[in-house]
Amino acid sequence: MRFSDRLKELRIAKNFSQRALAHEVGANFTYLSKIENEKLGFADYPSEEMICKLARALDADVDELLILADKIPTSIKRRVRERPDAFRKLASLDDVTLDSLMVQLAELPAPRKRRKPKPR
Amino acid sequence: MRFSDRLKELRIAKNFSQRALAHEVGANFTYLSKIENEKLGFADYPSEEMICKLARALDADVDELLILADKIPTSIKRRVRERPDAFRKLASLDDVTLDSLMVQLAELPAPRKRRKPKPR
DNA sequence: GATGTTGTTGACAATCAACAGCAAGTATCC
DNA sequence: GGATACTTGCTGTTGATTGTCAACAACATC
Repeated sequence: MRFSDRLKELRIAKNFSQRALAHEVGANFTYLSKIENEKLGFADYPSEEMICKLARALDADVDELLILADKIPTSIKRRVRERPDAFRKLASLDDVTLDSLMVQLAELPAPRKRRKPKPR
Repeated sequence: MRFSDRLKELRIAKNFSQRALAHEVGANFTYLSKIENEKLGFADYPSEEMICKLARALDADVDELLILADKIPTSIKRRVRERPDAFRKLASLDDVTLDSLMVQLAELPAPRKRRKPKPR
């Protein structure tokens, strides 16, 4: 599914007109139309900030929209910055190894709380 | 270590003058000077594209420089786009769990092609 | 001590991406 | 046949990134 279609879907589901949604996120309704029709002159997708605003206004999953827009979810960004070496390692894993990690994590008893971010 | 210092270090190690390196990456030498002295008017670091060019010209590790510049390494970006769900899960892990995964991965012989070993 | 090389810094210009906003259209539905 | 919602081409604005120019300091070498 494409970003444009998903956005429209979410908007319709909320019974928002383009104008109403545009007002919610402080954007121009013609800009939203261009997004939904993939008629943005330059980029393929709106900015990350705009996507976040749209997600909030639509009660949608920010990360899902970011991924559809070929951007890196902010939650992942933050964690990669905190633990760059770990994620470089994880990114180097092949699909099979990654899958086995997923299985293993799914079997983990209780989701523990994350540690405090390292100090400065 | 800061990005600016690392860049200078790499440049000196290659016996490049700022002017020579600037020519290699198609940039202006005064701009490089500003980067090395953290005198960029707005941003703290140059663009991702510029960092990639610098890394290539210096035979350096792109990802290392990107991390120093507080950006997401391209290798990680690519993998996150390929396996967004896996990385969303991984990003939600706390430091302790992440550490234990690292230990486990360090014990793995090589990127394997056979069957996964039984967990625990 | 003139000259050449390198680096530093400030002020300003150029470029481009993101978005605004208008205007004139289409489509639909009542 | 309004009223409403959407589309689209065009132009404009703003901010971030980089280019360009000019002046200057530090230093080596001749």
